[in-house]
Amino acid sequence: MTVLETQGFLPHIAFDSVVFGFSKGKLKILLMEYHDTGWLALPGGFVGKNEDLDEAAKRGLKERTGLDNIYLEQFYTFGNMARFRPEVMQTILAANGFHLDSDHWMLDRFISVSYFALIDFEKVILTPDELSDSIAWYEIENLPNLILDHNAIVKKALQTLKENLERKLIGGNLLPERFTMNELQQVYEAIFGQKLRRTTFQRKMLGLDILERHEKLYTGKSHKAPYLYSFRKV
Amino acid sequence: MTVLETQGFLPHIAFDSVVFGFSKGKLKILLMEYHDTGWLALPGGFVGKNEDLDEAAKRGLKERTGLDNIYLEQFYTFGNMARFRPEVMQTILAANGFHLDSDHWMLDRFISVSYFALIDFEKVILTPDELSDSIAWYEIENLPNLILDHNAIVKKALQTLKENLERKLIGGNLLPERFTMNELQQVYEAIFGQKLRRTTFQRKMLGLDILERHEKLYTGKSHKAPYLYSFRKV
DNA sequence: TTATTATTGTCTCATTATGAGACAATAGAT
DNA sequence: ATCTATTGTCTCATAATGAGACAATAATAA
Repeated sequence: MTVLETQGFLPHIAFDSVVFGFSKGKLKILLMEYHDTGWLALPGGFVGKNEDLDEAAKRGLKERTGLDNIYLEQFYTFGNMARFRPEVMQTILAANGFHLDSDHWMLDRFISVSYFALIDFEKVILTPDELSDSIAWYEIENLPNLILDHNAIVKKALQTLKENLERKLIGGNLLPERFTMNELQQVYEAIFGQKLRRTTFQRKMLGLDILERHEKLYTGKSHKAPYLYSFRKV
Repeated sequence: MTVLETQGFLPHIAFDSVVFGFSKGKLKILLMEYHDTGWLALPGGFVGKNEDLDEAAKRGLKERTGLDNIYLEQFYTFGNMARFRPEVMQTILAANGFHLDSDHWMLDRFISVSYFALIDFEKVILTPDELSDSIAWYEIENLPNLILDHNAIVKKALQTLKENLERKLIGGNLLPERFTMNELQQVYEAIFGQKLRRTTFQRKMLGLDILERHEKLYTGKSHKAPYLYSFRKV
């Protein structure tokens, strides 16, 4: 049964997720590419008639990334009329061989409840949905054009992430369990979009008393080996 | 034409507003009391089929408070199954003489896109809606039980307000155009829920270079008269 | 083995921000 | 003229941050 045949979703309500990952010093997000059209969009979906809104977002992420227990935060609901462009969805569906009546629920107006997720880049197993050719990582600094208002959604997600980063100390969710101080600093720099002072950053992070120091990491480079750290549990 | 006869709203989508005002040193919000039931709820409404989500929230506020140009911020969308309790709305409507079929759109599941507003307490002209006996101010520190998850909505609104207060300097929206430093401090204290140091607060506010100093305010009290301030435009 | 290089962890010192209070100025009451 | 409560501005101690110095060290080159 395809999503189109299902009668089990709430009309007019969708969710979209801005999934952040960090790799090679760059902040990236996941984008789907729809069949034939080449159009890019945020991963998202619909809400089951008997499903919690948050559960729907978690389910969607699990389907695309294979991950459970993701750091996930709802940040805004987009509901302007300007985002109602039924021809966009119609084109995407037509490229998949579906030709719907114009009163079909999927061609109706939708509001998008939007979430952002922070995940460990290395752990993801990407899986496209039935309408997409691919799902892949794109650098946040150099995003292509996305369908509808998805560029604005990403912009707001990044803004929210910036504002929350220090207060909530969530940056570590983008790294593996153990990481070096330099890696953590790179995450902060990528999100804030600016260089930070090494010694000040180290002093502040250690002073927060949230990091646990482990063994050194010998990378084979000819210089002093950095310690590995993890975030203190509870 | 009552809201019940209207076919012009999106199903499943509502908005609710936490309207903050400040008076006599206390932070307060607006609550509606439904006919007969005595039940209390946040002011809210539905979204027109051709209406922007934000516009719907503004329209609702205009109807209840008479105010335009309100500081209004969307902060969260509540969409758990637990908030789907059709008997609540049915009881409210029954108390107003409406007896709807159980498949009526108003008895369906709703998600609530929630906003908070900051307004000048003195400027409001309160107007109940067609299902309510009254709309009135209630102290945030001593709220009664509200229907559904509205207590949780208020809690989240207050939390968001706290988190945004310093970064966005929005506290002045709760005061009239001109105010004393002491009044501004009381607003901050009411929102943070704790006393602040007078001299430090004054120094910080003046140091931000966002206040304009005007004439003194002579209240008739036997002590030095404070200056009036306003927020610098642009 | 020893010198070299790049990076790390920690220290110092200057600058800025904040906490806590002192104190003179002053509007009205006594 | 004196008193009281509050305001605006200072001062000084303490804490946080900016900016850099410097020794430690892991691998490489000599």
